Amino acid sequence: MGKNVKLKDIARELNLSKTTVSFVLSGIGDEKGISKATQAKILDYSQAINYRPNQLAQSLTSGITNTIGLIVPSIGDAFYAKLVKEIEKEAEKRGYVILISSSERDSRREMNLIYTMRAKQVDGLVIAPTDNCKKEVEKLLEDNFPFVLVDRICLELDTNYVIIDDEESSYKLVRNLIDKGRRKIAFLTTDTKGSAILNRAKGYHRALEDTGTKLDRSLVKEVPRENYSAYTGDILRELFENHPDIDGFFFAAHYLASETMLYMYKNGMDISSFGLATIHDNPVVEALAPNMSVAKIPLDVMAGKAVNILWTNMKKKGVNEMSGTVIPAKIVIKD
Amino acid sequence: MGKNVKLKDIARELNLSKTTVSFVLSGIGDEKGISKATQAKILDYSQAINYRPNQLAQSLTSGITNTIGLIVPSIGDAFYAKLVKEIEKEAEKRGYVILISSSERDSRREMNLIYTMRAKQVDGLVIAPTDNCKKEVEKLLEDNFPFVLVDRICLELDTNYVIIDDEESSYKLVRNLIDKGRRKIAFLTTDTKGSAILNRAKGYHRALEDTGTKLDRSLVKEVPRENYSAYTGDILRELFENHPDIDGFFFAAHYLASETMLYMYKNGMDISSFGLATIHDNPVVEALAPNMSVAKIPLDVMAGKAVNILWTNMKKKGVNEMSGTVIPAKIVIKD
DNA sequence: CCAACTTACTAAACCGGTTAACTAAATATA
DNA sequence: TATATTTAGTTAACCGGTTTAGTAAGTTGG
Repeated sequence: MGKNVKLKDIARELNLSKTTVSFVLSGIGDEKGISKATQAKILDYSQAINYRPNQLAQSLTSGITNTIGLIVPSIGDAFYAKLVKEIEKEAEKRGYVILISSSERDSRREMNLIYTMRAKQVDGLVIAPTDNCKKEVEKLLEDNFPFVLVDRICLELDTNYVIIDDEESSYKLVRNLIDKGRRKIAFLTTDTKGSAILNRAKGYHRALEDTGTKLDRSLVKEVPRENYSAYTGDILRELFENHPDIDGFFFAAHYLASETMLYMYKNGMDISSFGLATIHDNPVVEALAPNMSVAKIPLDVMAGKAVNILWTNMKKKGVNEMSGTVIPAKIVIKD
Repeated sequence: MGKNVKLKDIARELNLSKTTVSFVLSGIGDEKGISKATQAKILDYSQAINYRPNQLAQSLTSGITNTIGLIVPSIGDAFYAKLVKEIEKEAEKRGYVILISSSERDSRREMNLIYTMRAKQVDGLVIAPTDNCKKEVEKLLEDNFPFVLVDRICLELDTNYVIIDDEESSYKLVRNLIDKGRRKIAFLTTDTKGSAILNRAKGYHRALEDTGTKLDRSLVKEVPRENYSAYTGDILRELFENHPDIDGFFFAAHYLASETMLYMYKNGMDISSFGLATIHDNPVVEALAPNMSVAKIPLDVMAGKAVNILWTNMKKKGVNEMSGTVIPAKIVIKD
């Protein structure tokens, strides 16, 4: 790589001072009273040698890196990949670039990532937090560092966040199944204890209560989040054995829905005979279960709001007023 | 945010010089002859006030940011999301963090991204290049900047790269279909002209030639990459109308395979009656077409090799010997 | 008892930019 | 003609670390 040209080199070459060159290249040449002739000379030469300012040096003085840190549970997951894409898009609009990492749902890792990113002086953080996020997020609050949580929140803490109305959406979906005459609705959820999952369970419970349907705990199954694919088969088999008359399913997550659809498809079951509903879907669900009602998480809206909140927080360096935003999921009822 | 503690603050507080503090915190206290007592004092105090060195400043002097730039066509795409995940994993092993951006298959954007990332002083770049990558990649070569291409290469340029054996894999897949007695094998590809796509077409052609099968141009369909989903239906309809006796398909990309499977499934066609093969698959293909042969792209291997090549390139700052690696896709034949 | 050597640090330059404060020369004003 | 103002720059400090070269005080050897 070698000889990257610096401001000093340009200055020496043109018999000018670093200051003059810096003024011109920063676009404040007129303002600083640099003659048109000199400006042209500087611009031409910089162009010719393909000068590229070192942003590290610039950031060191300005205190701004134009970089946002983004931490998600797993970038390999199609859902988070879409979220990342939208956040990248929004960030780019405002001139930010994204430093990304996966927490792998491990709060220790999450803490380290936050540390690393802050060391790299990111201007702000967007985090889809782990279940045990309290400690590291608390530190961000203490330091009054700009950040916003997305998709899930950190219980007990007053932070910026953008999430969907998990409980309400779940309520509506389950309520709809019951209203359509379904009586034995199984609930597949995960063993994680994040805010989103907990609220989805609440929605399920409330819909049962409101309709006077008795909660049958044996219809509620917690699939281990790690390696869920390996467990779903056995869990479903057991479920169908104990309850051959199940007539509906509510899924707390898209991957549980698709796993179940695959199971039914492979076992020759009639998917269309069930009342089905899920929080967010995926291509497999769309393909196999046109009759699945869905609460679609509007990732573009979520990303837009999140980056916006973060942006205002980064601008006013003063006190942070926390802004919690709950956006409605897009409910699509199918029959 | 406010009062980030600096080296100077620690030095003042402990009545020591910046130098001493820096030595100790860099772990070279012994080497530099700083007394144990002083070292302990510095370490304790830094810990207590939660000192966090500013990596911008460190990088400015060292010339190293421990950051890798990663540019993919689209991070929202499940395939690239997986690739990103693997690259992140490999990078992390070596202490690197990832700056990510999507080129959106636009070489202008790609050029700007490369510029931005170099301005931010990334130590190296991993790029899944656009079809028109020549200009920007040439500049990287000129500047002897460390980078490696993945998934696709830049035609006519001698660079580092890691790709799969597109032609050979395609050949094997198509050859297998023919050997199993398929005679009218349609080829669905895209209108893009990247290296991967071109080589997959070559494989298809060569398999036909070697088996004395006549190439029927009307069996080859280029689906527009942008908004492919909107076009596939019409293209397939036309294909089946003109060739009711099609008995096989070879897909140049997983999304073409899944779109076609969805079409067949929705139209009640018997998927199992066709001979099917694709380069890489996805969950929908797996679900609907257990009889589809696949050349799986080993993203973990690809990422591992790529980061490794990049890493050695970043270490030896000298001349770059370009290392092109072609890894075999994992061929899975199904019936 | 003085030179030589250790020990335990420090001053200042540097990385590559930005910026506040200053100046020399040219022109305008009184 | 002497002074004020404008024009077109420059000097040097700074951002927050690292690093080279150096030094003061204490210890050892002859």
